[in-house]
Amino acid sequence: MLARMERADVTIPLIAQRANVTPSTIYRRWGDLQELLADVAASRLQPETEPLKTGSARMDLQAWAEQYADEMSSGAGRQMIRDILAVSDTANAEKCSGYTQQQLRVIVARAEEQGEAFPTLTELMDFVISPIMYRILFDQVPNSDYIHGLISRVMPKGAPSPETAEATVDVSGA
Amino acid sequence: MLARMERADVTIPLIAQRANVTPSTIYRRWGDLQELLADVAASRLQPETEPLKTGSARMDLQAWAEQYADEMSSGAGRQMIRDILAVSDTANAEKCSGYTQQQLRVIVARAEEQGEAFPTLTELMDFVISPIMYRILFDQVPNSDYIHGLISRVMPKGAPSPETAEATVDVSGA
DNA sequence: CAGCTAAAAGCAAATAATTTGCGTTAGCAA
DNA sequence: TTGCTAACGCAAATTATTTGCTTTTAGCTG
Repeated sequence: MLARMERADVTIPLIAQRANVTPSTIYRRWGDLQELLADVAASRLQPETEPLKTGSARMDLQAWAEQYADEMSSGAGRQMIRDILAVSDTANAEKCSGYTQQQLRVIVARAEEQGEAFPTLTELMDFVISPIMYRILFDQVPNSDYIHGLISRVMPKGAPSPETAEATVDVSGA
Repeated sequence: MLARMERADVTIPLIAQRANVTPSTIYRRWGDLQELLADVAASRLQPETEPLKTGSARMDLQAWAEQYADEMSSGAGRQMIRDILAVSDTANAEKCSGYTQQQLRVIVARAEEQGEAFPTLTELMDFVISPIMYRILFDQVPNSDYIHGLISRVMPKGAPSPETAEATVDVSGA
């Protein structure tokens, strides 16, 4: 697998050999290594499953965002993002953002179905996804507490927090 | 100037020629073109002046953020960001984020001096800079209204908005 | 200042990647 | 079947990259 190789050692002639084609075939289709890697990365970032259902939309969001941050801040994840951003064609970057929105829309829809107060898709992109991605790209990788803080802050006032709900259960259970 | 060339036409042998050195000198210092371009981009992103003083810290922020977004979303700006993110070494990306924080700290300090209620540096990075950068990288470029909205949202409750201040002036002037 | 040393640069040959022209093939429509 | 087109293979030409060795340079030391 190409994935386990050092990135500097991946070359078009090498890829051509593994694919049993001539290098010129690849050069003609993609132009250069970066465009090929960008396409590969974008296809690998396509989500295969819907966000897990945990109980409340808020908890779905918390779990999903943590997994998102983990995947994106791993060595392989960061590399894929860089590959996508490295080329001047923005199609793959937009595709990548589209995948994220698609996932979040599912969670937003669940909240709506259940009448749960919830942020809009735009708010989630701006105040949860964007800070996570910025930190991954320019700063230190975000941890679980940080993500929790982002979500707390973007939740509409008066929306029940997981802690509140838990406390309620505790009281009724006692 | 290399800046006016098509990016695909910039090569190390070419740069070497303009610099009157041998290509091997550049290869030995930087390894490859991407690392060189990343270093160049980072040095060009270093701000030369402090944020403009307009009257209130909030207006300083608004003006500065708009200029930041303009510069970063221009063709040259996006290219520099991509160059910085393309290499696996994160030093330049962190430097770039550091420049931004340094500029914002100046504005935050002004607010504090004047007792103006103001967001923290972290809040500005998370809820103003990050969304702007995410949109530049993955989405459509942010416009002035969008930035204004981000700033309105991050301002502490009760902080006077520019509109309020203006209205006050109008009333007293009438 | 002369001489020493280490780091950086030049030079050129060897290797590797990229581009390109041309011939071949595969799929498809008339 | 024939003709068309798009994609591919092949190989030569070009260009970029790596490397060993030599030369220069800058900073010191005696």
